[in-house]
Amino acid sequence: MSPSAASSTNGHFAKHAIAVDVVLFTIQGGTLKALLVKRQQAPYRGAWALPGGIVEADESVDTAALRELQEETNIGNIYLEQLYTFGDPSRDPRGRVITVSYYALVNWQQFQLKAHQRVSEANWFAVKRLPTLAFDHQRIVEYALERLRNKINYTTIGFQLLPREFTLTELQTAYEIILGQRLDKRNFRRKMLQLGIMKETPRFRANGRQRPARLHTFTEPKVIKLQEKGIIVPF
Amino acid sequence: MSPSAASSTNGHFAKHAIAVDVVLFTIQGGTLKALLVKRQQAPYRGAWALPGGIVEADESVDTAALRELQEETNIGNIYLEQLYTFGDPSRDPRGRVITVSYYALVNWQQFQLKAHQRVSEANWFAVKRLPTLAFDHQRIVEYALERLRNKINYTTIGFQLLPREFTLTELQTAYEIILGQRLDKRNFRRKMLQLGIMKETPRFRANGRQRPARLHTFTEPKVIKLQEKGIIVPF
DNA sequence: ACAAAAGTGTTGAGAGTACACCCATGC
DNA sequence: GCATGGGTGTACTCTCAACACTTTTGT
Repeated sequence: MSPSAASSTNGHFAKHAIAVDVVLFTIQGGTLKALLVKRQQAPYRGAWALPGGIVEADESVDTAALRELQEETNIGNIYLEQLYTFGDPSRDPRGRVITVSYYALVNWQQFQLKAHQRVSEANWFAVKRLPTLAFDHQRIVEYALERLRNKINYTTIGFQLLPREFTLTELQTAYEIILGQRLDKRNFRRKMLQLGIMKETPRFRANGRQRPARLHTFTEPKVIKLQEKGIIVPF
Repeated sequence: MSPSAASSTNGHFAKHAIAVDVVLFTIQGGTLKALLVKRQQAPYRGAWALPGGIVEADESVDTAALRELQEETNIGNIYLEQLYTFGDPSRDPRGRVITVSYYALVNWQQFQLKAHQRVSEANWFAVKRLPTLAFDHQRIVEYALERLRNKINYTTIGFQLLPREFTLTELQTAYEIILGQRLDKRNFRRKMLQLGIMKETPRFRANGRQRPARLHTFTEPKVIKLQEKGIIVPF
């Protein structure tokens, strides 16, 4: 049978709902966190779940994910990438809900929860210590984490977690948190600088009572794929 | 809004259809080919399209893809992987059809089109010279090709295109076809054998009027991820 | 002066890459 | 005996990985 052909021959436009679910990552206080919202309705009422919702009839799935993300946050221009589509008919007890999952990365400093969201209980949780999640959301988070860990090795998505100007130590710390391992400072810096994707600014950040660190900025217009082997060969 | 929550509060189980589309690759006659079927209904009646169809109410999306694949082929146990979900509301002129795309790999020798499929016009086309495709299927094929080219570098999916026993030249040729470039014979063989994922058989294949080639078999139970850098560093 | 993080080079090991000839068979 | 693809080893280059001390600031 050819794709999408059934609708003209029978009543196959069925009672499905298409949802999107977004795993929004950030780094705060030295740990990788994900945003969760507390469900107001059954099923799983009161349980924590990924932000998301139903795709409207006239919007694309990608747009729906973006919209859900902006309903939770104030910032636009967030890095958002489709992950995987979960289509097990029993994943939602109410009926057939197919969900297209996404993950997104934000920089903690420029992030603010919208006022109404604070009321409706949205919260950040350390990815390593998540509460029990509604539906199959645990699995979605695991999948997102795996993708993030892979992709940080051959793309520049890691920069999405940092402010516009950052120190090399902040960059390294972000990589260490995501990969879950320490990296050698000299090797890391050499490799990053060799890539030619960031430049020094004339500014420094005075962090405390130590030597101030040089601020750098990312020079690429957007996330790019590196032809290199990767920052590290993990796992 | 919490995920999938809308259905219990309003009539959001809307008139969507969920389809699956499968890019089935094989190697034949020194070129990479994809299976296409000729559409019997409008829209795009008579145009070539990817095999696929509507997801039934009680089956998972992955199962639907597998079912569509088995409707076209006789063999089970085909490598099948989800690609991407295309959810633009205007991608199907009849209405809202969201498609979850997959790609699959089969070995040409053990492949047979089912009898009824030959009647309904299914055909292999060289990926480099595809006809004009229905819907956004051109884009799906491009996406599948990109994924295949990436993934052959750090997994063992390439073996899915070969018979159970194969010569090293056949393996190399498969890699060359997919990557679109020649590889060094000695380096390729050394690298492949170092991986420790295949073993010699006592058998040889007498190909024509040359020295017969040693047959090898893949020893891993399924497709695995290699911790290595890849067979080649392309692009 | 001392505590704390910033910043900086070199060396050895291993992987990647380039490269050319003999071997076994069928005709 | 010759045409054809099968099969093999080495040298060079480059990247990766390991490793420790000096610098700059605030207190």
